[in-house]
Amino acid sequence: MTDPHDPESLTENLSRRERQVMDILHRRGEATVAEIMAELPDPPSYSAVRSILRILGEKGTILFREDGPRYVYYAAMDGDTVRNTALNHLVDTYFGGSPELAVTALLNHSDLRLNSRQVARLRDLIETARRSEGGSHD
Amino acid sequence: MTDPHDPESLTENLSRRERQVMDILHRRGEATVAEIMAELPDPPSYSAVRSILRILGEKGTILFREDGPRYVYYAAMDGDTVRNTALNHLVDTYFGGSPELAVTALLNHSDLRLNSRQVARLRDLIETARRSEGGSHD
DNA sequence: GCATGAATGCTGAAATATCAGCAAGGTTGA
DNA sequence: TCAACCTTGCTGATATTTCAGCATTCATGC
Repeated sequence: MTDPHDPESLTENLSRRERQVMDILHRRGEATVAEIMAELPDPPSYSAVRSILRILGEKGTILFREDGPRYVYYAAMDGDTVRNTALNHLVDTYFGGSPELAVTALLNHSDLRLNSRQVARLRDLIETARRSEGGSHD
Repeated sequence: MTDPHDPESLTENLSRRERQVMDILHRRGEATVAEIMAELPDPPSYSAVRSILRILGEKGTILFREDGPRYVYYAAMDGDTVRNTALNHLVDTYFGGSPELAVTALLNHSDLRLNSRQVARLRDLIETARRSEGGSHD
């Protein structure tokens, strides 16, 4: 058994359907059974979706609140942790552990449309990063 | 059945172990059965690993070449496509479809240590992006 | 109140993934 | 040549995932 407290192994130990459901919840923030079912590829029955949600609940991966007569499900992990975990995994797996390469790929991405404000913001971020981190010198 | 030609659905329709194996292959570029087994969490038997590799081969997800007496496995999809698919999925799922937010998160990442050359490179990339894309104006 | 519709709780079956054992072939080094 | 070792090919058992049906509960509207 891998460490049950490691967020990485927590997201790594999901079945295919479970991961698909988690992706939907991360994308939407929260969702009802019907909404999840509608977004699932090759949608299974209502009961099947609920079965997966029950298992995810038992694993502690999701929580739910009541909204009138129905449940609204959402990821148990907070957004920042989720995003950092996902970023770490992506950088490690596809970019040899180099965040710089990942940033470069994102900036080269054809879908990327930066407006002037965003460019300015990125410039600030880079400056801040260079100063505060006191980065290594080439 | 989802579209078997969509790289997204191709990587989405993997079981847990299959995904773990693919992550290893993406990280290492290529690997033998023994190497994969060594990196797998809660390593199963040699035979189990080969069974998963056989299924991945049948799905067309991986290929192999012969290296003397053994096989060396690698992802069938080319690196650029793999990385772009992973980036798209990450941005869509965790950053509301905004590459800018993903870049920001990467730049804020505590592990990020930019040296002056990398900062300069990012500046160039941003300038290029602004000019060539003629981005939207705020 | 009462009917209707939609949701849940529960159960068990079908499909798939996961895994290990064993025979066979090829490589290596003495 | 021969033995030791590592590999693959194949097969079937076990575990987990995936799924649907049914009874029950609850909100809603007439």
